[in-house]
Amino acid sequence: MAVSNILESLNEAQRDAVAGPMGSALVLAGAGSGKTRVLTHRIAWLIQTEGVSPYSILAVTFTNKAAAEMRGRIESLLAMPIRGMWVGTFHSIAHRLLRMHWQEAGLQQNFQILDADDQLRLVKRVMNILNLDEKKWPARQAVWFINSQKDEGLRPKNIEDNSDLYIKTHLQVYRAYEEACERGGMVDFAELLLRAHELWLNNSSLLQHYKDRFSTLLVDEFQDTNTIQYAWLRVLAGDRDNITVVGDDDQSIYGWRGAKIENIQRFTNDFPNSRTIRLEQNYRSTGNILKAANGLITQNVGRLGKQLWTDGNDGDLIKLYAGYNEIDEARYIIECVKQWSRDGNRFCDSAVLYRSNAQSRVLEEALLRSRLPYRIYGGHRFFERAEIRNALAYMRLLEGRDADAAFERIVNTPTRGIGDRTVEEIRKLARSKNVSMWRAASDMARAGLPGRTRNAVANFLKLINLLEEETREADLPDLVEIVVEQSGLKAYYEKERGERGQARLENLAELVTAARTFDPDDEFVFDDDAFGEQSAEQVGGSEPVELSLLEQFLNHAALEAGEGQGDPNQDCVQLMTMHSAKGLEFPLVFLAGMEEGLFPHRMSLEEPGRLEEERRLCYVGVTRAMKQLYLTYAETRRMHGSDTYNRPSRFVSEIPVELIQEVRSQSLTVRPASRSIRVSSIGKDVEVEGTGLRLGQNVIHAKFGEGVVVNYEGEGKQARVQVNFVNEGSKWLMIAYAKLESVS
DNA sequence: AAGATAGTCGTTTTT
DNA sequence: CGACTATCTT
Repeated sequence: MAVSNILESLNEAQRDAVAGPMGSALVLAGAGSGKTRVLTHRIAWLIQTEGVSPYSILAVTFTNKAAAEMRGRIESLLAMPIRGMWVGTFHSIAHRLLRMHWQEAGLQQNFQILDADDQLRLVKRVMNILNLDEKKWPARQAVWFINSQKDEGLRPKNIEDNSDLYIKTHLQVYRAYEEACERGGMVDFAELLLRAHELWLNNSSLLQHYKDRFSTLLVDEFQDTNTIQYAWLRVLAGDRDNITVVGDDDQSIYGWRGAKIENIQRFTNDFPNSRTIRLEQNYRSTGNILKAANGLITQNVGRLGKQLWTDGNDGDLIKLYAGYNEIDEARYIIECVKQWSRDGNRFCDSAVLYRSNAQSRVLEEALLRSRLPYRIYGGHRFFERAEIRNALAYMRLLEGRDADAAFERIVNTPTRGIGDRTVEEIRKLARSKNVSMWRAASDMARAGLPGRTRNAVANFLKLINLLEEETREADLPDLVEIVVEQSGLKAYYEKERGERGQARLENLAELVTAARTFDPDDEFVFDDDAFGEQSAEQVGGSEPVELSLLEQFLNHAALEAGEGQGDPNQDCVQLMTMHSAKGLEFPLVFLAGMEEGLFPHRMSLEEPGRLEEERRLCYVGVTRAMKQLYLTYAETRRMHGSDTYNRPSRFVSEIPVELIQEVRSQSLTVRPASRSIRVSSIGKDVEVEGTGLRLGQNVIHAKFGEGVVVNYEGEGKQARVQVNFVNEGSKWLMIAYAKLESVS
């Protein structure tokens, strides 16, 4: 392909980013401004024009999908496969480094990756051993603590326990958990990154090798990097000053997972010679949608500052619909989708986005009733489903009997008479003799158990051995099939009545297909050549590791949750959270549940920083829309079993009012007289029924002092108001008890 | 040990 | 309301 073709069809800013000189660059790419385009074209440009060897390029993304897409697009740009380039997620790259240099990293040769679920289980077990009351110390919180520390690059020894009980306790768990991981050769997601970072810090020759090799670094979605990811990049980049990062501070929505927008600022400090390029021309949305997005996001302070624009049409106004309740809201959305379809459009070009997964149910029921095809993204992805994880656990045990996590998972799944008591016994014996549970169980099957359970345990051991026997000659898909059949999982789920069991069986069948289509060569999108491997090994001196196909498949399952399962090509309405919609676009978009308390979520109201993140999330949602955008909310919403009355989201009123058109239902449905709220009145003068309080009312509380009523929910005795106190921040108070005094 | 019933609690989740 | 756990019953 000719040089000019790489730059053709790019605008000036994009061209500047793509064809700029070597050296570091920060590309601030607004939504829909051609971020991925710039990244892929830049790489193609470097290879073709600057003579950069693909072998010296490292490109990092956050999702496997993005990595695969990037490679594909570069290859089609250059019209040839590119060998030697590393393209992958932070996690998969770290994983690969650790596999290659397991010794230097201080890992066991066949270390296993713990996914979120494995990790939680392990932490629970550890906390149990530490005799911590599960009520007082929820395991989820401990997991969160551990991961946050790791995201910050902190080991237990780096953390001061400053006699705070919360930290002290969690630190204790962290230590014990780390020890358990060490013993069992297990590595969680955060650990992959942390280890990879330490690997380089503790190994200057190894680091030097990779610094020599990867002279050109590129990072996608840079605003989502956390501390350890940035530190890792920073070390690799060294002072060579040739790293290009692409991101959008306005789309940073993973702060709660440790992502640091500040990394953008830090980047410009650490690489003072870097160029900053802004991509502000949007090719996705209509003018009105962009104006709405801009209006919204300018409410945030401390932005790096971008204004999206388009040379296209203004398009339609943004529609705002007030549903009587969430069912009416869903009904209205479906009506619009039907009309959309009647107008000759495809279902898959429409998407309903919401803040939290719980909202999908009502929508799903409504879609089901009206027989519209739909697909819900999110919730549990393929490899995270219980039935899949069970099947995988059998395979893991076939691969190595010492996999305790797998052993525990399936020793009594399906139920075979080995209860909690027995498992506890096995665990105790294993710990005291410092052997795996498999070994302990083998010993106990010989002696030391009541007849019935001894039989059960012996049968389980026999089953696994038999499975190995029968799968020895089988290829991967056959192996999976045999496991699913003979383990009893199939029969077990056949007995489960209802659609659920049916779905599980289908998933297990799908697992066989996944095994059939699994290609280990796709596994690392890195596509290295032999020379690269060899020289890397020479530096470190690790033994080359040959993983069996099954092991590779199991790693694949841990690292790739199964994004592309199902048929994405089917023509159906797309349902997902706004988080999972990031990076996607749809001609027709609904943002459902635009209500205070839901969106912005009430948990995010207390801190201004978190509220801003909610606003960015809304910005992401709005900018998904290409042609038409609907905002909907429900005046009454049944949540957790009781009715709530939320006022429309502040985000609605932050969109310039002239861009919004209030719509009514197209069909005449009987609905109770609604206290319809005009756009102009949103946020003002809404009375909290039967209390004499208004939203916006100033109040005084005996203990918390002065404040403003900002929200309410429930009714009668249950009614609660949210008050933003001048000194105490925001609190929810029961009206019945709070004794609020109104002031004017 | 397994199945049934009674509490509990309630964001987002790239890997 | 409904998913997930803890506790009770057979």
